[in-house]
Amino acid sequence: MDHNEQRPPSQRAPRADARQNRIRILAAAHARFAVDGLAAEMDAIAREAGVAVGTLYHHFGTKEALLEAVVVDGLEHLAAYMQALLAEPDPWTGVERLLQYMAERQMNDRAFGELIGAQPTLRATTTATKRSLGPLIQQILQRAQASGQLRMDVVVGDIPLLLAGLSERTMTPATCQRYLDIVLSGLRVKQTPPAPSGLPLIW
Amino acid sequence: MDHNEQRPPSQRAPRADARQNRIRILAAAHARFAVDGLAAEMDAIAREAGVAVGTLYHHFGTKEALLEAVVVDGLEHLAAYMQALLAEPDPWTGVERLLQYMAERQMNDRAFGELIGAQPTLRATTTATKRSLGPLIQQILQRAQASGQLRMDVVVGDIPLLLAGLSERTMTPATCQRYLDIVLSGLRVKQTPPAPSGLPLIW
DNA sequence: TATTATATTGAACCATGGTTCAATTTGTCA
DNA sequence: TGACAAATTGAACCATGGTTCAATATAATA
Repeated sequence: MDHNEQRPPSQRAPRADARQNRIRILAAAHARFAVDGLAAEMDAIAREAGVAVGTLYHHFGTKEALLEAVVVDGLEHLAAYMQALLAEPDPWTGVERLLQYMAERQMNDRAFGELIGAQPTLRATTTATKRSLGPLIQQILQRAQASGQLRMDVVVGDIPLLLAGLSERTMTPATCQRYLDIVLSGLRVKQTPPAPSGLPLIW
Repeated sequence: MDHNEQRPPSQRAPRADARQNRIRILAAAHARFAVDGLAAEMDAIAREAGVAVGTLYHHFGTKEALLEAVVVDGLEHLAAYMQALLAEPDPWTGVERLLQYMAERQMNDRAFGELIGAQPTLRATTTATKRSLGPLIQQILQRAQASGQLRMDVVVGDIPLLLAGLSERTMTPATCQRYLDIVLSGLRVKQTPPAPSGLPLIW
């Protein structure tokens, strides 16, 4: 509060051990959140990272912040995958793959599943995720709608809802498959307009 | 442990105030569980019932037992409604109404929604519910399958999963309707076999 | 190597919420 | 109306789990 403590936005390079620990913590947190969901305990994460709890709080100020760091960390992969889906020749395939991917992700990462469902909890994290992924999902959906394959009334927010059933439970691959099958079938526009072959489909 | 404490299965009639309180508690518990879900606090229930916490534990030994009492309490209505659905002329209507009813119930009663989803938690309550409702749901489904309207691969356990998205969130009636629409559409068998009119449909 | 800012430690703190139980009140019945 | 079992009370107990912080250790730099 005295001297000339004008911190130029970037301080000093973090210490080597600190950098290592940060990585270890993120890995451990990811693992524990995946298995235990949002209920994962800070002590457990610390133990798995080979570090004391205090260190978690030194790096990330709070449990929620740690969670957010983990989530944001994995966000790029997700975004990249969705970007790729936009390049799919068949728009409907994009929708299929999108749901399949989210489903798989939910099965492997409990916290992920719990996050995309809940609305008001953990404002920050949820917001960050939705901000980042929402527009991409929207494009995927719109493309499939424009091609007449996806119900016109579906909106981005429907996707997490429809996938909620896959969270927090153990289910056989068969059950999971059937679930996706049903939802996808429900999302798809029913009768492809009886198009007597020979005429252009849309106009 | 001494004297002749052979309790003939029925003891003595419960006291009048106790009977009143039991009712008040059940009502309060129902209300709080509906609003706060399984996280409803015993103190809050007691307060709402105009009673001390200890009384809750006198009547029901534990929070889980209280929850179960509340659930079992409402089970008859549910069972009765489902029974009625079996009398529906059109089997598919039975499925529609079943989902609609469960959905509505989930929207109005948070604990209900949380219960039908979770698998290993609260073994007793969950078991009781499923024991009682499972067979009925199964009949409704089988009837619709026999009539060729419902996907043949659907099993009882799929229904809670498919409805999970409606739990723990606030959603507009429109969204809820769309959700049900999608799921029901996904459950329904696609093309009614193109049956050139004049021939019997099934054989 | 001496110095110091940066990191780490983990026991202790605290809030939450289910549960207990000795003291007290109250319904019931002779 | 006594007398006693049944019922109620609510403060205290306890476990859980996130968070703090003074003491300590360590990497970086001169």
